[in-house]
Amino acid sequence: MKYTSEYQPPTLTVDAVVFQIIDDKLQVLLVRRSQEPFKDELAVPGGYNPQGETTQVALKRITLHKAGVDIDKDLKYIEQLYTFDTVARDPRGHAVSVSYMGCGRDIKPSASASERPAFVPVDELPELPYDHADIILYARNRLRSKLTYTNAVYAFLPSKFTLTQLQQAYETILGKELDKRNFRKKFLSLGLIRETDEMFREGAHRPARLYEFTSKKLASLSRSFD
Amino acid sequence: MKYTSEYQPPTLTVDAVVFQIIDDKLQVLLVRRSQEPFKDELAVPGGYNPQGETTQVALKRITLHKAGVDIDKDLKYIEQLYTFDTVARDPRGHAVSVSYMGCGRDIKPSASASERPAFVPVDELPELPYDHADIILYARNRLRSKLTYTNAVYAFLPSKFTLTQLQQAYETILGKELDKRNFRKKFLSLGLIRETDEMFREGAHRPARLYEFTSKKLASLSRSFD
DNA sequence: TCTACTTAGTGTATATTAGACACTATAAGG
DNA sequence: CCTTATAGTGTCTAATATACACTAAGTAGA
Repeated sequence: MKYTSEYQPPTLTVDAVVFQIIDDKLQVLLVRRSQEPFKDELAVPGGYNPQGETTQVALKRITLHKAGVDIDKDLKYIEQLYTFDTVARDPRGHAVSVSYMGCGRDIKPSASASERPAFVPVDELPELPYDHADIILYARNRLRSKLTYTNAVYAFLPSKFTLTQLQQAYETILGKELDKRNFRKKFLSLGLIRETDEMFREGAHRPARLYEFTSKKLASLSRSFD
Repeated sequence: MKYTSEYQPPTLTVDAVVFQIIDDKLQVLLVRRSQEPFKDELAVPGGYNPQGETTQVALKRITLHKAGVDIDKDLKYIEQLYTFDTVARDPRGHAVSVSYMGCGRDIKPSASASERPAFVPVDELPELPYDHADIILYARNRLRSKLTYTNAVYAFLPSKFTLTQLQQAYETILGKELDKRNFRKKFLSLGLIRETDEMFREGAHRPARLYEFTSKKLASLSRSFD
């Protein structure tokens, strides 16, 4: 295969799986497609990546334009997930999808979006076109494991938060309940967060202390094989 | 961005980081490039991925043709690593590289390869073109962490092996020495391997029992956050 | 003002896992 | 049979994980 005029690359697309927690549910950003194929169906926001544009730049352009979400402002964590490229995944022909996962909080897609964005609970997804269900599943699994060995939860929380909020974020994403005392003991021992002198008051009960992350850089906290 | 004739995708390439252990060193497959750019320099095998061919198929074609390594026969483990796409990585223009990592044992590149393949210890790499040094580093890190939470070592071992060989594979890849008793205790407790009734005899000393993996499917063995 | 309600916050005992550490067993070869 | 080389094994201690239930501190309403 030479790099000559005969060489024709496949279509390159990018797709964004954007998570946030709403109503104690992990929800994913979907758009209603404005064009064929799958016009008017819900799908993960994505689009074409042309020559000269990196996938990150294309992703920012596409999520902003189609879904009204600004990656740099709205997301607190983003990572490349996987490149999906089974020839059959697109009915129009061979299209390679470089997919990303992003996480944030209080994301409100702007009204100027071209494809009517909405957040949908990951456990209540409709049928999705292409291999978007696979991509979301892949992202969920990645997210789950990220929480277990990094401090990536920070992306889902406000800058100051209570330990209960922290625990609820874990429970929502991992999909199981955790013991309050053990969770606190362990998380505090990691040294990733520190208490502030502020309290969170809400409702007719004792107020909760607010904590903050010592760093918002992704940090590893795993115990390894050896 | 519409899907019309104006749309021009970037060049798509695939690259393969192939590891094996030789002489107790982790070594990586390199080829001497037959064409510009970087003609005659050592590089990771890679090439163009045309329309209609999945990256896996392109990878197989390219490693076989250029490096004389058959992915299906020579490698016991392969996974997609990452898609590198900084615009500046290729001097000819925007090229996206979907990179893969593969591992095997006793890989002997066939003489019919077009680009004179050779295995080079990862700690003795020459200057490499493109971002190939980054790609190899990324692959090494991924491999290291894979060993800590999966049974991926099997790719580096013969089907029957001694515990000493198993430990040496770990030591080589992790780059540190492990305690013999603790290593054996822990690995045996995972239930991933079983003893055979065969012994490995070599040299003037006590023979070693041979073990085999109970499964060669990739299995997880991590302890999680919760 | 006191009572009920709701969430915050805390400690201990047990089980499991990790890590440090040194000697005996078994073969070949001279 | 003695030397040499690698195989193979167990115990003690430290660290971590897990199970588990009560008190503290605020609000709201009687």
